[in-house]
Amino acid sequence: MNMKVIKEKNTLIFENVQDYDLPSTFNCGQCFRWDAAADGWQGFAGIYPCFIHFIENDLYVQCLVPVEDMSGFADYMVHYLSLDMDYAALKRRFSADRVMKSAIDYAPGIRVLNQPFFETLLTFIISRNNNIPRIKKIVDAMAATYGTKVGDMYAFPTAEQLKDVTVEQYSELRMGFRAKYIFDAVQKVLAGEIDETTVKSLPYADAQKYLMKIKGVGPKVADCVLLFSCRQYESFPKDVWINRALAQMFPQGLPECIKGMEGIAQQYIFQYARFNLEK
DNA sequence: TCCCAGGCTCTCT
DNA sequence: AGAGAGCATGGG
Repeated sequence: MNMKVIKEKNTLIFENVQDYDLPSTFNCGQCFRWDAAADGWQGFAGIYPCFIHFIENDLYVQCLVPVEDMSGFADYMVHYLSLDMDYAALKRRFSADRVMKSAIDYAPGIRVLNQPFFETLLTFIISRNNNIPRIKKIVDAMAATYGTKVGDMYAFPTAEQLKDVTVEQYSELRMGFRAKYIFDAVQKVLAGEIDETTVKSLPYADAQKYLMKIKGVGPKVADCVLLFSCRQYESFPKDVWINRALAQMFPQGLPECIKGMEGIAQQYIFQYARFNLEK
C-alpha cells in the first residue's frame, strides 16, 4: 500500500486512498458520533474532534482544535480509520463467493473503524433493541450532559466522568431499561473488573464471555464491541438484519472465503440487507 | 393503534 | 436447553 501522509497545520492528508467511502463507512451502523457536514463529515475520532473529507483520492483529516503531536495524531487516525488494512485484497478474497460479491458491490467503500473501547461498549449497550437514529440521539445526549466540551462539540464521557451518575440520571436521557446496564458497565470498568487491556489480550471466545459479565451485555453487544473497538475480526454480530440475510442470502451457511475475517464481511452483508431485503 | 428497532433477561416447560 | 413474553422509548 503506497500511502503517503502529509502533515500540515492540524491536518493530515493521506494521498491516494482507495476502497474508502465516507458515507458508507459512517452510515453503516458501526458508529454513532459522525454527522454529515458540508462536503464532509464531522465527529470525534477518540479525543480528536475532526472534519474529514476527500478531495479526489486524497483523504483530508482536519483536527478542529490545535494538535501538539502531529505524528501521534497521524498514528491514531491510521488506526481509527483502518488505513493500515488492505481492503482491496480482502474484497478480492471475499468475492470468491457470488452472493458475497453482490453485497460488496452494493457498498464497496465500507471500512470497519477501530473506535475507543469504552465508548463502543456503552453505545452498543444503548443499541440493544433500539434503532440507529434513536441510538445516536441518546449517545449525543450522554456526550452533551457528561462529556468535555472541545471546540463547539462534546466528547464522549470517560468512565471517570460518569462515576457519580445514577441510574435515575441515565434514565433522564431517555434510554429506558438500558439505564441500569449502562450503570453496571461504568461501575465494572471503574472497578477494573472490565479492563480494556485484558479484553484485547484474550482470544475471541474468551473475550466475548468476559464482556458478558456486564449486565445487559449478551453475545451480540459483545461481538460489536470486539469487532468495532478491538480488531477481533472473526467476531460476527447477529442482529435481526443479519438473521434475515443469513436466511435469505446464505441458506447453506457462510462461505469459506470469509473465514477469520467474518466481521468485515458482516458489515457489507449488514448494509446490503438493511436496504435490499424484505422485513 | 399496532409494529418495530445493530437484544437480553427471566420464566415456564 | 429451548421457547416466549416483556421490556422503555419514539418513529412510521
